[in-house]
Amino acid sequence: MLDKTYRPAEVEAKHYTSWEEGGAFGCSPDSNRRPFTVMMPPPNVTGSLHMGHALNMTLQDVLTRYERRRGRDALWQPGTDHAGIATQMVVERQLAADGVSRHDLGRDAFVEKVWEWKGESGDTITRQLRRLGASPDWSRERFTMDDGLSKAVRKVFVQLHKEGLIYKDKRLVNWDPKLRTAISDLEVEQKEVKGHLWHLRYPLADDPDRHIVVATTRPETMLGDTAVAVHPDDERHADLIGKEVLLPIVGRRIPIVADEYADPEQGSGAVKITPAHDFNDFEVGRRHDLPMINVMDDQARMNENVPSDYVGLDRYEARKKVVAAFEALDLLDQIEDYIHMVPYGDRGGVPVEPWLTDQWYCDAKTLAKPAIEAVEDGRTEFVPKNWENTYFEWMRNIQPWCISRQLWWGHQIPAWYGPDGTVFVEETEEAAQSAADSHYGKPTELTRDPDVLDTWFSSALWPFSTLGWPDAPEMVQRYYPGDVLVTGFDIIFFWVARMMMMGLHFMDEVPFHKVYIHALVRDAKGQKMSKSKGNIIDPLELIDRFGSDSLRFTLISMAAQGRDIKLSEQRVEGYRNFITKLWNAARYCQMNECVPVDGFNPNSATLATNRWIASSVKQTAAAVERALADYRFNEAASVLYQFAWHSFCDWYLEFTKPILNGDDPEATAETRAMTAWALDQILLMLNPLTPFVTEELWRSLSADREAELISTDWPDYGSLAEDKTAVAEIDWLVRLISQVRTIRSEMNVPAGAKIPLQVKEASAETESRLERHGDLIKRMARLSHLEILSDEPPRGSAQSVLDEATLVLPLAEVIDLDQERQRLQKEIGKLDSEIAKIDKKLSNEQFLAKAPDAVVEEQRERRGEAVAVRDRLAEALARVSA
RNA sequence: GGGCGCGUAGCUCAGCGGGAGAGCACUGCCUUCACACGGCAGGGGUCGCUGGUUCAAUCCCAGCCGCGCCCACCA
Repeated sequence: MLDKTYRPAEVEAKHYTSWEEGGAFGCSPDSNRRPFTVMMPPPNVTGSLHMGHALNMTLQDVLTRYERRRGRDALWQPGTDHAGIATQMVVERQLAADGVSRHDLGRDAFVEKVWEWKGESGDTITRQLRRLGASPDWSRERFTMDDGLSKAVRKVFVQLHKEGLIYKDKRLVNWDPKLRTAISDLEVEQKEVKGHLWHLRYPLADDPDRHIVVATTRPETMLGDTAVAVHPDDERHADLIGKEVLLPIVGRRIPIVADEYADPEQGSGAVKITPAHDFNDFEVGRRHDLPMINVMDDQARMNENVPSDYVGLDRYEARKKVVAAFEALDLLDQIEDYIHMVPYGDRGGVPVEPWLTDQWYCDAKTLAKPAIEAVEDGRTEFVPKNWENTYFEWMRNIQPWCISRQLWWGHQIPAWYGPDGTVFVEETEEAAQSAADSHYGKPTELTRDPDVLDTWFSSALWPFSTLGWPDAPEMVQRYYPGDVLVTGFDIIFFWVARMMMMGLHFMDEVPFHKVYIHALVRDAKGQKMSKSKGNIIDPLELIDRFGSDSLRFTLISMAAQGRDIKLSEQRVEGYRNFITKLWNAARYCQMNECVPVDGFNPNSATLATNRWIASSVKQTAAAVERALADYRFNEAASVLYQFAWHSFCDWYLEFTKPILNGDDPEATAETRAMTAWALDQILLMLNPLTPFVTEELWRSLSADREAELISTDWPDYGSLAEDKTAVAEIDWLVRLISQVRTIRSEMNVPAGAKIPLQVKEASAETESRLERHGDLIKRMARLSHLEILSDEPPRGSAQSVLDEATLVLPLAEVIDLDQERQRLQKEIGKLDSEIAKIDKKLSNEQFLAKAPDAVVEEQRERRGEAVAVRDRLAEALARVSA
């Protein structure tokens, strides 16, 4: 016998182990089943499970479990990401606690330390994924720095380099002075900062009394100015073009150039040009062949290219000093308060510095072209579709991708330099060495490029590198491309776009046919969860308290397309109650000996109630299948919730209680079998969403089942009969019972009081139904007896109306007539306004002419019903009032 | 500045051309032998505003108001 409540902690681990050890998650490359591939977005290896993962993984798990049970050979490919900067920072922080820096250790020892850390904490996230019930093929787990994946990275790098799509270039890059590495455009966040706009006067070199005013938010960069620009059409400065100013403090003569970049509307119309520290100025500098003077070092301190008393100053100290100097020279025109956007590194947390360095770049523009086309012609489709705009927008304006990072943790770039700087890009050191030897004609010592690749470079290869590419062609052949990628919108650029580029370039085919973009999980107030706000909801904690299934079902229910999820604990609690309800329904079935009957055919049922529940299963299954095909997870959850709780528990189990306790052995047997069958269908359909509780019930209810639910086929509901007559009949029954209950409740009939129900103006159909379900109605509506009335009902009756009959409850003893009058009046009022609305429609000639006949007919019918009901209620009101 | 999205019951949100829905919260009744993590019943909404298309608009279109997010930035 099942316990009174479901205790998830006790069964989750048991089933998970059994599934995993039994090989239920494994793909079957040798089978003849059609593959279904989902590539898991690899979480950071040193991370832990947050709510975003929980949602993302749950959705993938639902799809995987569903398709697996529908007969597909499912490969959900798991793994973890080395997360270059993030992981390096964690380890550096740990070292810092002991007062050690990575430079103290040296590169090799440091990387060794990171591997150690990975060994210690690397399984945290995968353990947590197991607790969530995720069912990827763990035997195929990969790590982005595995030998195989590293080999793929080197091969891709070398090939792209040979094709000219990876190259080294000296240009401005976003430099994080805290982490001392280049970062890509995507890793820069613009933040609004209150600052100042300083207006500086630059005296003309040959006419020191004349000045030109330039404005800047960053005065310290003036030490690197190499020009002042004005707009070529700006008459105010026309005579100055070609002249020079004498750069204060520095004493350098720099030209005034004409360039359309200068906006005549802004300030004085003149702008200072610092080509080595500003992206726009860099372009101006290129156009006018200006010198580029780098005035900072890798920590954003002023370098030796500035006057000696500035050397070594931090950029903000230098700023103060520059401003003070201008003030002292009386060259400070004015200072404005100014709110502007400042670029910050998303990891380092300090403003990035545009800095002139040599970096490796990937020609994203060329790679993007086929990736754009693939989405345009639908080979890859985004769900919801509007994310395609976001994708296109970015891809069409894509900039060269800076792929080198000055870090130690990651894939070291496979490039070696000869003594004269000649670069040899090869997959191995040996290959580079022999290339160098033949280049120089003698054995030559090489030094390897110290940089590592952007973490996203290896992630971009994930859809094929994890399959064993460039080896294992049969795996690639079978499981590439993937069916669907499930991910959040925040990594469309970082990851999705780059997988598209790399997949198309190297596999000649898109990496996945669908990209399902889900929402962000926020806290109950709609705020982004963050450590600093302290509003993080820990999925593990929720699993501990409510069970994995409750959390999963909550996330699925809230995963509507196009809106962020506001997660509250209350919600999880509510769905935990649903799990308990399901548990208790199963317990009830068990107590009533409703056990699955081998070979039971639901189509063979004879009782209306049984035919109805079977029909409802069919409808529910169809809705669930449709919802999942469209990635409408919330719809699937809602349909199942509704069916399991309201149709099955609230009505079906109540309807069938008298039968189970009755003395008709055939009816009892049929109902038991049907009850067990219907419960099984609920378990079968709910299983991909809530695998643990359904598995536990599946096993508990029938000990001799050979297979676990996880590997039981999804039933074919197509052959299930849908009995419209039975459905109509039970719907009628539900309405009748509800109406009587409403009257009882509103008339304050004491719960214990059994009253008679009289039915007036019953049609033959109604009489027959009353005949068949009389006992049931009496029981569920708590009636003493039930009779069909031919005379006027007695005074003091409460009345209600069913489409084809009037229900009369003679309540002379207990009824409050005033209350009844009020109730009737209100009902009549509602009906009147509905009738008026329909009348207006029906008197509209346009409507009659243009609306489909079915719609018109429907309106007529609805009016007829409303009028009939209204009349009978009015009659009742008159009698009550008399 | 460009793009995307959202404004529907007290809260969180489904629905998206022809009768306003769910969960939670709330009110009343019920400890009925599966379940009080329960049952039954109920209250509560000019579906942001203004126009337009349509016989018909919460649903389609335009504008406006309010709120988010993303991208790019003018010194």
